[in-house]
Amino acid sequence: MLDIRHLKTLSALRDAGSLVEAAERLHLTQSALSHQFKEMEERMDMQLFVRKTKPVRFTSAGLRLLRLADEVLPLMRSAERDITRLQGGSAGRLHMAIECHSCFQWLMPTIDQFRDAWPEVELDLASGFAFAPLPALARGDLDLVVTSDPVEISGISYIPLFAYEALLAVAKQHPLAQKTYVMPEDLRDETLIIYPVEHDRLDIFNHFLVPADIEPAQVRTSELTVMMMQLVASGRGVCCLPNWAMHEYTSKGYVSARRLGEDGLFSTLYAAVRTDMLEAAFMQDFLLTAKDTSFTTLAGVSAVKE
Amino acid sequence: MLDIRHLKTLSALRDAGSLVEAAERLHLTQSALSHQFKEMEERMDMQLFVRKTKPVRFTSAGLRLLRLADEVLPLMRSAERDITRLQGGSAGRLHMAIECHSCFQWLMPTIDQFRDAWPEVELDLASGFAFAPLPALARGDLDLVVTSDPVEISGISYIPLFAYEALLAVAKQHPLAQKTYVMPEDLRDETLIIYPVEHDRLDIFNHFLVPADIEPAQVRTSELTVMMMQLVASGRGVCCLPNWAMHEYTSKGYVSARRLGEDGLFSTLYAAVRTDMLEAAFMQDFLLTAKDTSFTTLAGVSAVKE
DNA sequence: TAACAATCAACAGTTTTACTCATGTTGCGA
DNA sequence: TCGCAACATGAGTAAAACTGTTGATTGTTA
Repeated sequence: MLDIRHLKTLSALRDAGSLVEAAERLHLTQSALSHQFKEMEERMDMQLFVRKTKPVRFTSAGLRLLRLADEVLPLMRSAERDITRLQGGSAGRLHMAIECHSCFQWLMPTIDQFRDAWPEVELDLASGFAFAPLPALARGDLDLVVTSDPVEISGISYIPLFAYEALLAVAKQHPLAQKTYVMPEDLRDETLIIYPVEHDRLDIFNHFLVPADIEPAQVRTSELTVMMMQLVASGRGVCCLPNWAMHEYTSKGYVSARRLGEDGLFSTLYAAVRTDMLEAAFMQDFLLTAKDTSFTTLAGVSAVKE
Repeated sequence: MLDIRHLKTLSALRDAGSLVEAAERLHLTQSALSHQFKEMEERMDMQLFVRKTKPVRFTSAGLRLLRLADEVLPLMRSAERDITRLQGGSAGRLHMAIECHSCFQWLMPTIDQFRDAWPEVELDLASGFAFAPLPALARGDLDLVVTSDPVEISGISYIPLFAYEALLAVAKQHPLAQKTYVMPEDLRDETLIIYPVEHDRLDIFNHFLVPADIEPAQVRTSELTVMMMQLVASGRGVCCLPNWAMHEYTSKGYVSARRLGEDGLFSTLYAAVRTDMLEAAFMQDFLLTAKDTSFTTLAGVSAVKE
């Protein structure tokens, strides 16, 4: 019934004030517009504007459609712009979300560096995406998700960024600090401090405690890594962090880090991306930058400080 | 480049999951859709979706267009609904604004009555339209404006609602209460209390003080009529109100009302409406109701209570 | 009041678009 | 390897949308 073309001519007519001038702006003949409006008005059985006045005067119906045009046309334009961006590949959108709570500190240098190199790319880091970021990625609401457990979804590719070891932070005078590594049973009487997220999103539950069917005596949460470390240092509990997040505290002798299990608990961080965006130049560059800066930032972080 | 039709098919394709089923839903052949997408993808030189998967999988470009569709299609639908409403005339929109500050009390009964009779009509009273409501009416943002000075604008019709007399409220013991009528000079040493609006929107300035080139000694403002009346009663100033707004106070002997000039200062309240909406049944009814209830409400309000 | 310029409507003719139908191609499971 | 289902392709068609022209209307100027 209605068409973009109609909205465009209507909007042009308002700007121009007369059919002839509107036709010029649209690179059409006056006749074309006359027909177009005639057909439109016949179809909806309504006048859209009064022709006999100097600047044409719109009827209520015409005004309503103009309002529609004002809403719709900008949306169309911006979508078309995004598409041409996607064509060129030199610009685009990169809306990210991170599943892993302690990734900010590692991601920030990457983002800073990337922003300089690709100013045209619209960057965004959605921290509010605590809920299922992978479906959002598949749906197109997000463009990149940093996650440690890749779920097979068609159209989504996982690019490994780097491997890390999950370590247990304990107070220096804590009995566990005497051991070379910690076993699940050792946590049976401990207070475990975690980020306030579901347990099944944490490595220590998924790959350490749950397989051994052990639950810690108590679980408490904290938003901030610093706060966790304070609690650990004062003997109020233990907590599990990636080696690179803990390095800052162990190197100052603030807490001790211990391996989880005899062989350690290793995991890999992935960037999840829609497969067809992998080709985009800026995406390639972002992934390289990410791997690169992670290498640099984490260099010298030894697995366990004795 | 882009068309509503494209957005509709794209959206249908998402819902259906395959070209054949999408075609069924749209009452088209599979071939038609295939052509449509081929043409679209050629034009923007991009894949929009991957065909080989069970539910088709959209590329980033396809997802971007789907987002556009989700934004645009509801807008289109609601506009089309509004248009068909305008055709029928039995339903529609009636967004009002009042220029006259003391009209609420008079308009409310009208609105209540109208709402019962025309539940389908979307009623709104925009009190925030202190700024230029008449252009907003011409632009289509409003549908009816109550005003006392009709400005000639093409496409706008003014329907007189009722005439009223502007009176001056003075304290009962005020010297002016002794006079039968008040002249402009009498206000030279008075404090005039007005609503907080520009002076040129007030009858007493436009048609009384300014022609005589008189300014009151002081002007102070108040939002509320009751407050004004309190100030007047306690001899803190005088104020000008329409007879029907003042009646409540004079009939209780709270203040005295005096005529402005020997012949009185009369004015008419108009409803400003876009001319083409005058035909709409609900508009006709609203105007009749307005005149009617104003007649009823204001009946028995004599011009000046001696 | 006649001549004019500007705007719009209407007609005829042409190109473009958006389909359908018939047929060809491809991927996939038995 | 067959057959099936989903999609692609090509040819043909009816309607659409546009152009050019002509004539009517309106407002402007002499």
